[in-house]
Amino acid sequence: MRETTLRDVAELAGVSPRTVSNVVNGYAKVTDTTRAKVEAAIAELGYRPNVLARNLATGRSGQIVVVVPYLDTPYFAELLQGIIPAARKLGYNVLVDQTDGDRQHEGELIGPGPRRFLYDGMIISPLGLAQEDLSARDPALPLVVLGERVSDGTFDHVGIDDVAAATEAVAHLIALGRRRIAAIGDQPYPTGEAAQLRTRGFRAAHTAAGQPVDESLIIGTTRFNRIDGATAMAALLDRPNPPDAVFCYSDLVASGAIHTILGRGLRVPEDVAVIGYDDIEDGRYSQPTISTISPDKKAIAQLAVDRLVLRIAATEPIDGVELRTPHRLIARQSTLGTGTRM
Amino acid sequence: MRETTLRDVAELAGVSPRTVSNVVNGYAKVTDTTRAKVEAAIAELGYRPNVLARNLATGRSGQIVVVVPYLDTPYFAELLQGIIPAARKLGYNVLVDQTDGDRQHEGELIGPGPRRFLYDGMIISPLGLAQEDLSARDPALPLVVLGERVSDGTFDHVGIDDVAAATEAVAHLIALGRRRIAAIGDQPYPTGEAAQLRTRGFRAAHTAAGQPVDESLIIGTTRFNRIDGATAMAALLDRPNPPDAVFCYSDLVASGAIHTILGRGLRVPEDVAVIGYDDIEDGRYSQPTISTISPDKKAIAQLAVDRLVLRIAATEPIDGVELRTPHRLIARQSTLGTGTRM
DNA sequence: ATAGTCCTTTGCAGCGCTGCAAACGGAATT
DNA sequence: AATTCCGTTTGCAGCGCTGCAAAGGACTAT
Repeated sequence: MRETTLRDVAELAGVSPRTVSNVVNGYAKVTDTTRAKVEAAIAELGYRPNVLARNLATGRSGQIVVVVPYLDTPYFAELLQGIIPAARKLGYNVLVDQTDGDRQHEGELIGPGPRRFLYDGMIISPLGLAQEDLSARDPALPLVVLGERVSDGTFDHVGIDDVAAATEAVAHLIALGRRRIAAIGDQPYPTGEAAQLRTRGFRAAHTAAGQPVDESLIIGTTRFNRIDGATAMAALLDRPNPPDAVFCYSDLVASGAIHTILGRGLRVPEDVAVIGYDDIEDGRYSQPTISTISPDKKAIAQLAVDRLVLRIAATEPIDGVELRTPHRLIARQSTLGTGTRM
Repeated sequence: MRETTLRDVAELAGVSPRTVSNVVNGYAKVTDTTRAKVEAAIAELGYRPNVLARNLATGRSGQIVVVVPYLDTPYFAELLQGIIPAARKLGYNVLVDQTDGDRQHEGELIGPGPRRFLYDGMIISPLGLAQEDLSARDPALPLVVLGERVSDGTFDHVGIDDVAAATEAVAHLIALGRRRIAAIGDQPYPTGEAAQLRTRGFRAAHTAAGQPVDESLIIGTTRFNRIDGATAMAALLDRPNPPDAVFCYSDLVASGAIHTILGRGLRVPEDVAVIGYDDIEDGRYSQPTISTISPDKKAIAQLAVDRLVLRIAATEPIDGVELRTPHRLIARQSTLGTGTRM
């Protein structure tokens, strides 16, 4: 049995296919009587528009793609959780892609290619991609970039003020009286811009407090996973003069660091205070709960989608803008200690 | 500037559009010389096939949709991480949908509707959906169901043997000498089949060990999140005769339960041993690390995709099958204690 | 040299919808 | 009663590709 088409409905309703299309899309002016007739026919035949045909006719897919490095990273999962409904509400479906942070893979996605027809726009959280890759992309692709990557003027960028946030986090540690503060997660190379901004905040907080920065306490990691935090922390604790606080560039890193600290029989925060970044759900339930910088993920998701849809709808190029979303410091047990001891 | 089409390439190469199509798709027999000419033309013009047009012509979208209740639940995120590359490898793109476990939302997705044209098949992990909803779905939709939901013969089901796995988990607690064992996560209503299977395993393990089952220790929760575990555990500990072990129906529940236990100044596993389910990454880094039932997620993902693609390609109905994937018990600190004390 | 065979290439039609602009019909105006 | 006007409805063409079956060409066999 063939799927019913616009033409079938038109025939039954005694109008032209074009009118049925108008009714289906809510287009133009259609008299109530005509609309009623058409709707009755649609209901009777159980008609549903063929999106594939519509896509071809309009040249748009009604889909956007969200590209993240890792899907099982809670931060991205939580972000996606916000993006999908926001897009759906505006009539877009969401394709999801993960790149494993691979530069080539990311490059293929933003470049030209057959898949390009499948989405009208892209929200990407690049990891391996350098600035020039972004600029060399398919210029017709509406693009919104998440995370720290300054716009070159042809796409939008949505994110929190990383320097300010990092500064707050470290200032919090200093305010608690910590003096040997380590940073875990620096990435002193071109694609590590996000990390570098946090490092800048780390320095700024020291400067603001009149404290010297011990450069040897800035530890680089290639990723922001638990294992990275665990490993880096182990190295720090092996030193003759270990830190009394750590600023971790993600909550996962913080989680890994805490794991190592506790595993050595030391206490958090008494021996080493730990603060993370991202405010993932884990941090609210781990033992101890993790102090963190909490970006407003819902706001990021909504803003990114709104902005992307705006770009898609635009008939001529829009200048790229930097969009800042709010964040706040949330102090929990990993810096304050348990409530009972406070 | 117009996008180059098959026709443009054909013209430049001096062949028919159909031949270009054959080259692009690797169809039929094409002589090496022809192929070379066409490929040269493709390269020169930077041609990329228009997937939208292909979709309309073939009536297939080349997309599958994966429907999960929650994306920020680590288990689903990890699963998706396996599904996407597996599908990609077979030439399918993955749409992602989350339903918040809402029955109506899930029902809309598997029913008829315009979006239906957007995917050739669906992998769904239903939560709110009852058996009859699944049976009442669009019969033309190739479907693979994850989690515990016995197939009605028109779709496939992929998952581990929940009863056996739950039995193992509880047997592990019993083997450690625990006698007052609680279960957190039962859902004694139609849509709670997965939970009920675990409860069945809980009972089976007691029976096998010749232990009585204290029904009052089986605690129901509406979801499998941390907060559910935390709340249920608090209620258990408030009792005059609290349990000395808990079998939690997810690692998140276990995490929440541990949070509560430690928050009361009790020890895990000395005072209360805890075992979870799912083997999410958190459990390997939390303090203490969480003993758990580890399903082979990669196997589930691969099997689900393979099976779905098979269904999509099939010209006539395939009988639904039950596909069991492996699982194993992983004992960690939450039942064994820290290595030093062992 | 001619017919037969087989493999490559082609032409046609159409997937189901929408953009565009013209046609239509009824109401308002003169 | 004839004309103008305006909002609704329509017809046409085509988005770019593929399925199908037939045409074409090269080669083999007789």
